[in-house]
Amino acid sequence: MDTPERSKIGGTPLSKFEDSPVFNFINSLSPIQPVKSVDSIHTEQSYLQPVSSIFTSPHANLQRESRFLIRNSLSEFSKDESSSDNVNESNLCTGVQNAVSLSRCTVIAQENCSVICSLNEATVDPPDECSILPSNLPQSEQHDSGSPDHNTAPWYDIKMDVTLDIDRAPVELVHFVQNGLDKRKSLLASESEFLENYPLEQNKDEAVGCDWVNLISDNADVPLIFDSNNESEVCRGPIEELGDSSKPAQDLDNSQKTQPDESFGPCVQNAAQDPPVNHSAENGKEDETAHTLQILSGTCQNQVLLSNGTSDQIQSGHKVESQQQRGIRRRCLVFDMAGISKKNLQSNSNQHSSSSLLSNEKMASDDKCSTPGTSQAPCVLPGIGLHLNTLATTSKERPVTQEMLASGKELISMPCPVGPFGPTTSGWKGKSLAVEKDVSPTENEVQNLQIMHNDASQAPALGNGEELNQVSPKKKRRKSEHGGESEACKRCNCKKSKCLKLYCECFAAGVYCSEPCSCQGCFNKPIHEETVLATRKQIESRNPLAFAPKVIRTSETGQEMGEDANKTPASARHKRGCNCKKSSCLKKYCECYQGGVGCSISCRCEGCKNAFGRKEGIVLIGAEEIEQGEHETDHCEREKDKPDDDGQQHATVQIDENHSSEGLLSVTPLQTCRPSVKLSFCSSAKPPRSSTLPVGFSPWLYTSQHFQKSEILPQHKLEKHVNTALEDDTPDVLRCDAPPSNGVKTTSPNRKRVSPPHNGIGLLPSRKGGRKVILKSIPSFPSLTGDASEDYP
DNA sequence: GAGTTTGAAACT
DNA sequence: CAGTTTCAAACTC
Repeated sequence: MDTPERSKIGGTPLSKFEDSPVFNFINSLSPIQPVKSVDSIHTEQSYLQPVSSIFTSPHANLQRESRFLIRNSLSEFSKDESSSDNVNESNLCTGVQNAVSLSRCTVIAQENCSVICSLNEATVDPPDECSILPSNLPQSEQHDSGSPDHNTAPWYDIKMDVTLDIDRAPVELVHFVQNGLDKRKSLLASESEFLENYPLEQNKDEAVGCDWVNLISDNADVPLIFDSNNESEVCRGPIEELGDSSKPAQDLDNSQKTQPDESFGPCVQNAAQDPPVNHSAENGKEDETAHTLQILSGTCQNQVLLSNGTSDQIQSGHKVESQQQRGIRRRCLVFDMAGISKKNLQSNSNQHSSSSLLSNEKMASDDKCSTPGTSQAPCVLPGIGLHLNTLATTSKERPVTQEMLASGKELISMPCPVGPFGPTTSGWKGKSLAVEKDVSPTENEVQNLQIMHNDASQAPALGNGEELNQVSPKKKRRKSEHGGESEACKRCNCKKSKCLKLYCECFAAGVYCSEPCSCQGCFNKPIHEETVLATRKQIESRNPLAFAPKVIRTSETGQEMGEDANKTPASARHKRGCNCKKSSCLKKYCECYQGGVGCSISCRCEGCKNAFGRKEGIVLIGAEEIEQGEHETDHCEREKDKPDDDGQQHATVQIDENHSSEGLLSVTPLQTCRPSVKLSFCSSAKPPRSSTLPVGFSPWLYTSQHFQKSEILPQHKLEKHVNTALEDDTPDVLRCDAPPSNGVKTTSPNRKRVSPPHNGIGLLPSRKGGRKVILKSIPSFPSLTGDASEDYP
């Protein structure tokens, strides 16, 4: 924090470098602050460190993760376009890979740097070549006038314009950027030379370079380009101020200092609850900057989406959202991911190479960004967990959002509420990283993961959405009391559990308790991260699925998500099933009902009247149904156990299903995601297909151990066990991925229920033979297996 | 807002 | 694995 420290890099006084002709030359060339800015950035780390505490909060992590995802998605593009730039930059920082080792803070700083880079690009004389961009860019520059204040408002305007042209102009934009990059390259080259002379500084630069690389990669994408413009503007504010003001180095540093905070802006907000980070310093600027940062982050996400092809809608909406979100985002950074994932899903379903590219890009970026853990794991993982919680909570909002989902506004709404924890702790990170490695195997897998995240996040919401709406007004009141956010966010009222047990909704959702919570003696806070993690591990050791989303959805593919998502909801079901005796599964006491899913075979409920569907199924004759026969068999058994009103149920079930499909289930997209992921892993052996996905994933789940250990599969197994009869296919898939050896615990929490006599085993083959006969009763919900079966001819 | 009901989670 | 207790949400008044 102290200026003196900043002034020196690696013990060498900055002044030395500043005095160097190279430095001057660079400064003269680049409108933006050159090396110095780098130093400042570097120094930012020190500033950031205090902020790092923010990251400890899962929320913050999530955001960051989302960013990384974006990066990843963009990265490939960046490779092509920015690669050249990267080379130069790489020269500056040869240790980019090492950058991974950088603290989270550094990562953030890098992001900031990246912004700067983009600015440089933008600021560079736009090539005349780009007819389209120039119009847009110049505007942005005008806005750039520099004050952070300008950043926000003007920025929107610019962005909007840009977005309009996006579809047409991407290529041109790219050229433009490239041109800018070329100039920049020359600068960099000079810098690199200089650096050679000044090794110490070079180190610093390395860090910066890493950022640059990331930035470049991000910016590289066409969508990024737009963003880059925006970003540039956003960033410019501070930067230009620095440059224009020609403030002393310290001032510059200070101004940049704010940047880190800004970059964290969202995080900070998220963290706001938790930890008072050291933001106090420059609140005014931070607010603005935070704004811009969020916007940037949002833009990045948008960019990803754009890449998918939904650019227009998403961007416009997203931009607006970004600002709106500012206040809102506290926890659920993941939502953005989810939103993205949805789009990815759509793109996947609809498409085309683009999606693949994205996935590839993401993967590549991940690979590139050895930075790692940071980048990828978080990206992928985070979304999942959070969503679960958020889903449930956010579901209310969903009705509104569904359209939004398509448009991309979802993203906005999503982020608001529940915030999740990201893998906050280093431990989590490590895990996440490990996961990355495991996951990395295939790009597709990655996509799937992301999708899952998205789906998961969404799914819960959907499932709950209607229910939530249905929820007693009191709840709404309570939530409303807390504020708009609160509705989406989970909040607990724990008194004895210290919020370290699954009793606590927040904890169960993998989210830290926040302001809205009225818990007592809460340990579920970033401050007690270690405790939380330890407790989590304990619980997971007992029940690996404890933090898994309770509602599992069979996702056939991303398609459901995108188009049919609304219709397919039926596929969702509760992981373990309920055990209701008095509520008739018509109240939120029932987890199935609460999750917006119908009861399934796994349920032990008595007098089930679940409006979303009952165990009993309808007679289905379709091929799918035949496949479902497997489920049915279970159902039949189930029915035997619980004879409800079959006839009525049929009608009700169908209606309900439609219902769910439209309203609730549509939410469940999340569920689909998960399975896809798992499948993806297995995919090598088998083509991806629908599988059972937990609707709401707690951020923790994915982020944490499951991925790392590749335990994910185990979960499936567990789920399988739970759902035993129902999910034949998924088990197979799971099997592929997770050999029994992995078998985390066969003792799933469900075990009680699961053990089922129903099928006893879920022997697929045998069943299939008998399917046709059994068809009578079909679970109201499309069994997970059914979906899977579809995939398998 | 307090009290009751409910069912999951945790414990034995 | 079953039964019991604990817990906090959901619900009612």
